[in-house]
Amino acid sequence: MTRPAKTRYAVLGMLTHGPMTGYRLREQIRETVGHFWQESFGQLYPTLSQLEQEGLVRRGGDADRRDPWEITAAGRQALRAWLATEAESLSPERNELLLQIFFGRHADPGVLRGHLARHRERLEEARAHYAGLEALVAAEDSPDRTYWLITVRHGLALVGAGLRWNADAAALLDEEGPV
Amino acid sequence: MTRPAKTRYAVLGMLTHGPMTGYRLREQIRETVGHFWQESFGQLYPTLSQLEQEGLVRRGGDADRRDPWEITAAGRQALRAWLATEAESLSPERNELLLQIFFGRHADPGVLRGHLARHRERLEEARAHYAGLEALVAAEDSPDRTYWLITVRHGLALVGAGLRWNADAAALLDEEGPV
DNA sequence: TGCGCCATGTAAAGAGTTACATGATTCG
DNA sequence: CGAATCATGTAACTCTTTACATGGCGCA
Repeated sequence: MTRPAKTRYAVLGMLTHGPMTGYRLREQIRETVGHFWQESFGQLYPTLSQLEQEGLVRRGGDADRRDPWEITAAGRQALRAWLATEAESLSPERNELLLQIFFGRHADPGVLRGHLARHRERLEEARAHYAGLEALVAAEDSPDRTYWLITVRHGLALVGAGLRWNADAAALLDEEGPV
Repeated sequence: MTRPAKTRYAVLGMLTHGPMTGYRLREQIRETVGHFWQESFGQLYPTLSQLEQEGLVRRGGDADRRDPWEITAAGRQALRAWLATEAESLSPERNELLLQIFFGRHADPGVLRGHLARHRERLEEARAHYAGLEALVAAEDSPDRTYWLITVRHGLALVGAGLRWNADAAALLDEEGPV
């Protein structure tokens, strides 16, 4: 009825890096794809149980509740099938800052400029972060390197665009009515 | 327990443009902020009832179920208060295409290039759309004009960055292994 | 008369988050 | 031993979408 869950593919994909516990899975997800994908424990554990029932993952050692999970052949197959499907549309995200700006005429003076300034700070932090990440990934010697690099470049591209837009927006506000 | 709903502010903001039925509200939202904000009827109608109970909106005519809604003084106050709050973080969105690329090594050959090509098409459509929108808004003679323009420029900035990234990604894939 | 649009609502279901509860292991 | 970390899981709750049900109005 709603869109199907994609959590499972993040899990299956991450397990191609090797067997892992649910806890470590969450850590890895945060460290590698955290910029565009997050999972909570409340989501992960039920998903793992479900995947086990479907035979897409299995416990490595014998049935101990604390053994790491590993992906099965069927799991790899499911991952490959998903990779071939078209990703969901790119637009739907909600952007609260834009909503505030759209109705910005009703804000008290200076409020929007404050929002823009904070937004810019966050973008600059993100840019520094991505820059470091890019260096790390570029130095990586892994068959995944190119793919990872592309995702980092996406972050850099968005942040760059965000910063240019931020400056543009501030200039437009100044034209409108200099503080 | 989860994040508070922002639907109400889209509603209150939209009602600053004048009294409207729920149906028209949905239409207006889609036409003006649809690029970064959407609402469904299943969300709108309950929200309107709740806002009425809180005294933030009221029916224009007398109690007829089909009269348009209008914003009250308290509603304007609530809108202004929200405008002064800091918007939620900019990052959290999930991006399925990036997830696919991150695990792209396990995809069949050519699959990622296909995804990128379709993604590019959609971006180009979006760019054309935004360009038209920008012309429309620029010609507008409204006190909201500058604010609206800023949101359109945001769309243009993102689309531009997306297109550059798309080309960059294709080039990286070619380096990796030309088809 | 019938079609299409305007209009309002409810029901069902899923996705996802946060908070809580619980226990093992490790290490100083 | 005590604290921090590793680890698993559940419960409650919210948001949100989709589908369904219903009816008035305009007009060709």
